[in-house]
Amino acid sequence: MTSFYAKEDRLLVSVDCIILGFQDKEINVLIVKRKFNPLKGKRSLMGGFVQKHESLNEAVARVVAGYTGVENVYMEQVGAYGEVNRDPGGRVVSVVYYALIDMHQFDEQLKERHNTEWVNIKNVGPLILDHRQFLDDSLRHLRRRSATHPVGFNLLPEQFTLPQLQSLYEAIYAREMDKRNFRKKILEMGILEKLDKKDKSSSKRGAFYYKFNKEKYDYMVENGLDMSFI
Amino acid sequence: MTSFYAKEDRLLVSVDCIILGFQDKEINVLIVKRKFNPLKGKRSLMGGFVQKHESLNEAVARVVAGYTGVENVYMEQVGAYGEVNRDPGGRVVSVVYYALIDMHQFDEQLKERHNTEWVNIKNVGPLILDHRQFLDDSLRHLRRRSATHPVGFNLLPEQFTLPQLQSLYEAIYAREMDKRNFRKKILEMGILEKLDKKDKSSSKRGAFYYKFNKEKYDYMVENGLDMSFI
DNA sequence: ATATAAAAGTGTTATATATACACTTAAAAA
DNA sequence: TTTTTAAGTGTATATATAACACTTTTATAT
Repeated sequence: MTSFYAKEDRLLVSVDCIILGFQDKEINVLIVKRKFNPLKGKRSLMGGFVQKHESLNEAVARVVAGYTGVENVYMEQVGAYGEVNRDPGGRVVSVVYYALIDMHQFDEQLKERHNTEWVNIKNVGPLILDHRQFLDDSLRHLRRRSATHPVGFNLLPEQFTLPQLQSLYEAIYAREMDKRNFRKKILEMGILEKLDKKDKSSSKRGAFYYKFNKEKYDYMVENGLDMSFI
Repeated sequence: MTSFYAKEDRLLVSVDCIILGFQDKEINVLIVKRKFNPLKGKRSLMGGFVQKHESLNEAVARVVAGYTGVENVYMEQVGAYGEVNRDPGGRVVSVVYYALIDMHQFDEQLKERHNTEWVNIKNVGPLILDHRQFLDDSLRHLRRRSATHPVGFNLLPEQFTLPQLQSLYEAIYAREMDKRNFRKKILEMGILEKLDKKDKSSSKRGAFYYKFNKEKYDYMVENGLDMSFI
């Protein structure tokens, strides 16, 4: 069964995960201080080697769950990076993914166990190897993706307000947006469901909660998507 | 040096290449009848295993040059595919690329040697494994990419006419375009250089040759790109 | 020489989309 | 009851995209 390609080289394959969360109008990335050599103690993205019996997606899910406690995470593949000497520890082909999580679901206990911290993406210090490249490419990918797909919702709790949603998009695109135009556009798409409840944590008046209507979105996609977020 | 990750699983890593060419208003993909088992004789994309001493890009360049004779090919990575049982021959993670070549530079002799043929992308029959998926994903990627970057030029000879260029974009997007709007937009961008020569092969009147001005394009990119092709 | 055929080339108008912009409302706190 | 603060709302303008038909060139046929 595995004998056909017996003579070919075999390589280490890793998945590196850019785990992103949104809080206080800022997008944060989870950074870990590496616990093994080479580069032990240095700041790194979450990674792991792909095992024989698991797919790339399964490897990512395993890594993300291990560091955050979040299962069934939303992930996107950014690309494969395969320079010969990209990792001094060996010939490793890395497949990069970003994962979007609702930070409320993050298991805080895992923070100390794994020596991780959330860092504002505007303020990430140096990272090992080509991890800075991975991060930059991921954010670029996220921006492109967010323009046509409702991926941002994965960074929010199930119920959220329009001001929250707007500040999320402002964080993704790193620019301020006009409130009226934003609301007009996002509501016209018809994929948000207004709830009767208000969030009063950020203003006296309170802002109505909304939730994302995935059925409507899927319906639109099936019948010839042409959605443009922001 | 390679001892740090000694205990980790090692996998086969392949590159699969969607080699695309443009001729007679149609986009064609190079298909090969596989010369080895498993699935010997079946229709396949061009692929090869990544060797220890070569990067992913180098592997692609090797494979593409081997099948087409074209060096320094334009390539884009589409993604990594890593389902456990995607290849019955073994656990293979495949990294997919598409390559755009000027079909005039294709070495016809290699066609017989490798048992390859050019097939209109509208008319590709069944392919082995997940290669059909690779092709579909590549074409989707090409369409997205073409909308903002002048990648199409890699499918044309150095000198080409506007009718040729238009039929290329029509083939990429699989829809007809308005001649006047097309010419207006593409010329307004200022990255084409008109030559004094005409191509008389497709009309009595003849169409002026143009060439792509990479310097102008690079200049625009550096000073804040915002290019929208078609 | 003249007519014919066939693709190349050319501008303007209408429509749709994106952007700019300022006041009113709700409700808690003083 | 006044004040404060963020939430919520509509219109006008500018820009981009889409629709549309005739003239020109020149090889070939008559």
